[in-house]
Order: sequence, then C-alpha cells, then structure tokens
Amino acid sequence: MVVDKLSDADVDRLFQALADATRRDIVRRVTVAEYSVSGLAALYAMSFAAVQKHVAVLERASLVTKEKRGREQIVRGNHEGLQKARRLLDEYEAIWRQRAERIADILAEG
Amino acid sequence: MVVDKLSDADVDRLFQALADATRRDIVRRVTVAEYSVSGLAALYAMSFAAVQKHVAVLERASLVTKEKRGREQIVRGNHEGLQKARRLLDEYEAIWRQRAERIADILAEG
DNA sequence: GTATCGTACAACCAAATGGTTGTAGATAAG
DNA sequence: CTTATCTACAACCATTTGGTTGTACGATAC
Repeated sequence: MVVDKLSDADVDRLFQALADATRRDIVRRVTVAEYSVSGLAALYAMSFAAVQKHVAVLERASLVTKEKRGREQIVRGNHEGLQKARRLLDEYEAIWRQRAERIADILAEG
Repeated sequence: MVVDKLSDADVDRLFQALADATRRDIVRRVTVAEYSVSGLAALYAMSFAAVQKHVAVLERASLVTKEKRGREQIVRGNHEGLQKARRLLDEYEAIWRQRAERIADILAEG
C-alpha cells in the first residue's frame, strides 16, 4: 500500500535537508522539545538568519513545522517527513533483499 | 551496539549522495545488476563525464563500489552505505518514539 | 601495427548552497 | 509611548554542485 506518492523533487528536498549536520541537530532537538527560531539560533555559532534558513529548508522538506505563537515562531519535529525518508530507504533495502534471494536461488539451482 | 562510527562529514556525504534523482536511479540499477560506467551513461540524457561524476559521488558515500575489469569499470551496489543511512534514520525514529512514550506517560499521570 | 572503446581528468560555466549584514514590521515589556 | 525582542526578507559573497567539452591514456579489436 503506497501511502503517498513523492515526486523526485520531494525526495531531493528530503535527503538534501538531511545532508547538513546543523539541520540534523535541529531535527533531533525539536523532536525532543519545542524551540523558537531564536531559541535554536542561540545554540549555534552562526547568525540568526542562517539558522532561519536552515529551518526553512527543513520545513520545505516536511521535517519540521512552524507555528506562530505571539511574536515567536515555534518549531516542532514533523514525523511525516522522517517516515517518508525511512520508507524510501526501506524500499532500497527491499530491492537489495530481492537481489540476495535471486542470487541464493541461482546458487541453489547450480 | 554501535557497529561503526560515522563522522558528520560521512553522514553529509551519504544523504547528499541520495539527494539526486539520477544517483538514486543508479543505486537502484546497480543493486539489481552490474553495469560499466559507460553502460550506465547510455541510460541517461547527459554526458559520460556527468555520469562518471555521479558514480564518483556515490562511491565516496559508500553506496557503490567500482572494480576494474579489462578496460571497463564495473559498478556494483554497496549494501554498507545503504545500511548506514537506514540505521541513522532508525535512530531518529527511536528519538521520536521516546518522545511519544514520554508524552503518553505525562498524559497518564495528569 | 592502427583504430576504437572505456575511462580519467582538467577547465570551464551557470545555478544552488550556506553563510553574512542590514532593514523593516509585529508583538511584548517597561 | 517607547524600547526591546522575534521574525522575515533582501542583497551580497564564496564555495559547491551538476553539467559541459576537450584531451590523454590504457585495453581491446581488427
């Protein structure tokens, strides 16, 4: 059962978003607790604007969500994106497993 | 049990390598069957050199291996890289699950 | 041998990435 | 009201990325 069809561009955005250590750290943190954007920015040795951009990349990749609360923007982890990424890798693993079985069959025949 | 420690740069390379549709297609193909670099290049609407670069990116990320055979370079899928990527996402999922449990506990108390 | 095939690699280019500073607007605090 | 805080966004810059063409060289085919 295909839950939901991802375009190549969606998948690009997902893995691209995960391909940066700062962004992966943000994902971990906002999964455990809520942070405002400035709260996150305080954690890293870079400008507020840089962190803001990282959060935007994560949001476009569906790895976090933002919600306005007063003058703050609250960032939370979004399980959806993570699940998508994981399912993709599961598919690759499945292909690999099929290959292994096919090889085993050939060896059994021969 | 930690099988093997990945640096941030390693993880960057892994996800970066997966963040391109052509490279993901190459990974799928070489998992199913062997291809020479020029065999792969014939499949895509881009130059041989471009495909060669994609293969190099995948090799640095441990997602494929190259082996010289005569004048050809045979590309094969490398399960190692895929497993690493998958384990990483598993860790993130685990963090998420812990969070869900924590929230459930709080709700149970309150 | 010579010609062809498969690969490697350099040089180049446009676009994207990851960072910066600066400006401006909304909301909260004094 | 005034000031401080949080965010958004534009402009800029250096580096990386994803592509190109061209050249060179080892291995195979004729």
